[in-house]
Amino acid sequence: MTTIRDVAKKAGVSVATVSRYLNDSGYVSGDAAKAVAAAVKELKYELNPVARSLNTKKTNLIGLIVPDITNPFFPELARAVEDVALTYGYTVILCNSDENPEKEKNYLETLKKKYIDGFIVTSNQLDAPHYANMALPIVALDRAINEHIPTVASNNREGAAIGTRVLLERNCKKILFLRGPEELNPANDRYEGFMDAIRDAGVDYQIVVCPFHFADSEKIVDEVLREHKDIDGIFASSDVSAAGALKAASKLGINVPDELQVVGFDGIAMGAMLTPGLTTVAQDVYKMGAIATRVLIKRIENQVEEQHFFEVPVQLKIRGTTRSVEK
Amino acid sequence: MTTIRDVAKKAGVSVATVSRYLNDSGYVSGDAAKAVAAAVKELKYELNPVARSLNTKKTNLIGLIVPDITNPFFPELARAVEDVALTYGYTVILCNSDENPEKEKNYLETLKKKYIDGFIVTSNQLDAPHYANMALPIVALDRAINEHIPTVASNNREGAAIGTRVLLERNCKKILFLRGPEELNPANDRYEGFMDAIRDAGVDYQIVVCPFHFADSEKIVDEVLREHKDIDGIFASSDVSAAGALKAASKLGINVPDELQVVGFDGIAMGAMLTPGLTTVAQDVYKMGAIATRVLIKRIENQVEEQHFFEVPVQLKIRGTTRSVEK
DNA sequence: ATATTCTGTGTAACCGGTTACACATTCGGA
DNA sequence: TCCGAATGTGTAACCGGTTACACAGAATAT
Repeated sequence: MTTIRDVAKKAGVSVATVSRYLNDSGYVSGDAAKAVAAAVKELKYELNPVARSLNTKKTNLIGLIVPDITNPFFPELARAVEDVALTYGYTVILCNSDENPEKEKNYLETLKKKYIDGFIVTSNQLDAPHYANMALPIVALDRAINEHIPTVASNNREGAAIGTRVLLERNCKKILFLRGPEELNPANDRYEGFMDAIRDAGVDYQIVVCPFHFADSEKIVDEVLREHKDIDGIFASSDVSAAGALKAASKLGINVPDELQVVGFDGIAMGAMLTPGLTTVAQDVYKMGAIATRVLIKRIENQVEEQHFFEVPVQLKIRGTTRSVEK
Repeated sequence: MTTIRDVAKKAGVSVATVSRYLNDSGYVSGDAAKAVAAAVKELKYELNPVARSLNTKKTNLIGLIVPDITNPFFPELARAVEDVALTYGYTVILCNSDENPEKEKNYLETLKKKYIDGFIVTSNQLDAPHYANMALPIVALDRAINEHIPTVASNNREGAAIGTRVLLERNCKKILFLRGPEELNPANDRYEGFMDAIRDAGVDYQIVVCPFHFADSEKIVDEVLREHKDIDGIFASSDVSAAGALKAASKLGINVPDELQVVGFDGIAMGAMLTPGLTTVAQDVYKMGAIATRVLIKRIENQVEEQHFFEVPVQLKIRGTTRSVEK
C-alpha cells in the first residue's frame, strides 16, 4: 500500500505539502502541485479514508434510522437518501429501530463512536435525552418536531382535508375515518385535517383508531362495516389500512366504488396495483428524503441554513376506489 | 476524550496491557485485569473504533448491494441482513446499484478503501473482473453463481414447477407463462421449472417475456389476453408481474379465478393485499438474507465453511386467484 | 542443577493521514 | 529603503489504537 510518505518522497516534497495539495488547503506552488500530481499518478496513490477520519473525525457516512424498512413507506425514502447522499460523496448506513428507544439509542451511540457525520431519523422519540445530547447534525423526517432539529414533513393536515373532500364531493353521506395511532404526530395531523373538512360538512361520520397494518385494519373495518351498513365512504390514514378496508369490503360483498368509496393516504406503489386502483393522497416521499439529505449535508458541512421546517406538498391521485364527480 | 493511555496511567500499567485486556489477547494477570477494569470504569473509557480500524483494517461494517431497495423484494432482505448483522455486532451499508456495473464497482472500491469487512450482493455482474479481484469476503444472493463466491438462493426451478402444477391441477387448458428477463439467472431457473412441469402435461401453453414491472406487465398481458381468449391460467415469474396480469384481466372484464387463474412467484406482502389474494410461490426472503449474513460473517471471521451453495425452500401460498381443486 | 517453556509486562514502532508552528522568500506599500 | 503581509514549505506532534519484540520471573522437564 502506498502512503502519503511514499508520494512525498517521490515528488521531492514533504508530507505536509502533499496533504495540502490533496486537500486543496493552504499554499502549494504550481511546481509542487505538478510534482505531487505526477507522483500520485505514477504510484497510483489512493488516500486512506480511515486514517483521515482518525484526524478529522469525519467519515462521509450518514445514518438513516427508520422504524422498519419493510414498511412500504420507507424503501422509497431510503432510495432518495441514498441517491442524494451518493451525489455528495456520502454513504448511507441503514438502521431499523422498530420504534424501540433502546435500539435507537444504541445505534446513535455506536455510530457516533465511529465518527458518523449525521443522522436522518424517523422516530417518535426525538425529545428523548439521547437526542438532545447528541451534538451531531440530525434531520427529522415525517415525525416529531423539535425546535432544535430541522424537520421535513408532508402537509399532513391539509392533505387529509383534501382527501376528505374527495369523499364529500362524491356525495358520501356517512364517512368512516380510520385514524392512525395516537402517538404518531402525522397521524394526529391527518386527524385534524379530517376534522377541518368534515366539521361543517353536515355529513355523518365515525372515527376508529386503526394501526397502519393490513390485517389489523381488515379486521377492524370488517367489524365496523357489519355494524354500520350505512357507511358509504372510508378515509384511511394510510394506504395500507385502506387496503385492509378494501379487503374487508370485498369479503362482505360490498362493491367499491358503487356502494362504498375509499381514499387512502401515502401514495405507495401498491395503491396502483390494487383493483380497483386506490384513490389516495400521495406524499412525495422521494422528495422528502432528498430534501432531508440535502439539509443534513449542509449542516454537516457547516453551511448555515436558518430554515427549520420543510413542508412537502401532497398530491391527490384519483383512481378507481372513488367515483367520478357527479354534476 | 479519554484514551487508552489515560487508562494505562490510571491503572498503573502499560498501554499494551490495557489493549491486551480489552481484546482478551495475550497474557494479562488477574491483578492487572482488575486494575484496568477499574480504571476503565472510573474514566468511563470507550474504545475508539476508528483508531482500531486503522490498525486492524476491520470496521464491523458490511455492504448490502441491491439493484433497487424500492423493488418490493428487497426491503425484507435488507431487514434480515440488518437484524442478523446487529446480532453479531455489524452494521449495514445500503447500496443501490440499479444493475449498473459502474455503480457497483464504484461502491465496491470506495467501501473497500474504508476497510469495510465484506459484501452481500444481488447482482448479475458477479463474474465481472472487479469481483474477482476483490480479495474481500462476498456472498451472493439470489442471482448468479460463481464457484468462488458462496451463494444463497431459492430452489427456483422446483418452485416454478410447483407453481405450474397448481394451475394444471386446477384444470387449466391453456397456460400463459410470463417469463422473466433472460439475463436473470433466477428467471431462467423458473423457466426451466415451468418447462419441467408443463412438458408432458398435455396442455397448451404460451411463453412471453415480461419484465418484473407492474405497468409493463399489465400492458403485455392485456395484449396477449385480447389476442388469445382461450388462456385460462397465467403463471407469472414474479408477484409484481402477476399483479399486472390481474389488473389487465380486470380491465378486460375477465373474472379471476372463474375464467382465469393466476399464480405468482416471490411472496411479497402485497400479494395478500390484492383482491382476490394472489396465489403464489413464496420465497423465504428473510431466511435468505439471514443465511447470507451468517455465511458472510463466518467468512469475515475466518471460520472455515466448506459449503458453497445454500438453497432455501420455497413455500406455496394458495389464495384467491386460484380455485379450489375439483375432485 | 540446568535448560526450556510459560506467563506477564513494557517500550516503541506502526497504522496513514492532518496540521500547528517555525522559517524563508517574495512582493506591495509607505 | 524598510516593513508587514502574502506565499510557500518542512518538521514533528498528533489522532487513538495494536503489536512485534525484548526482557524477566516462575514453572516444568531432564
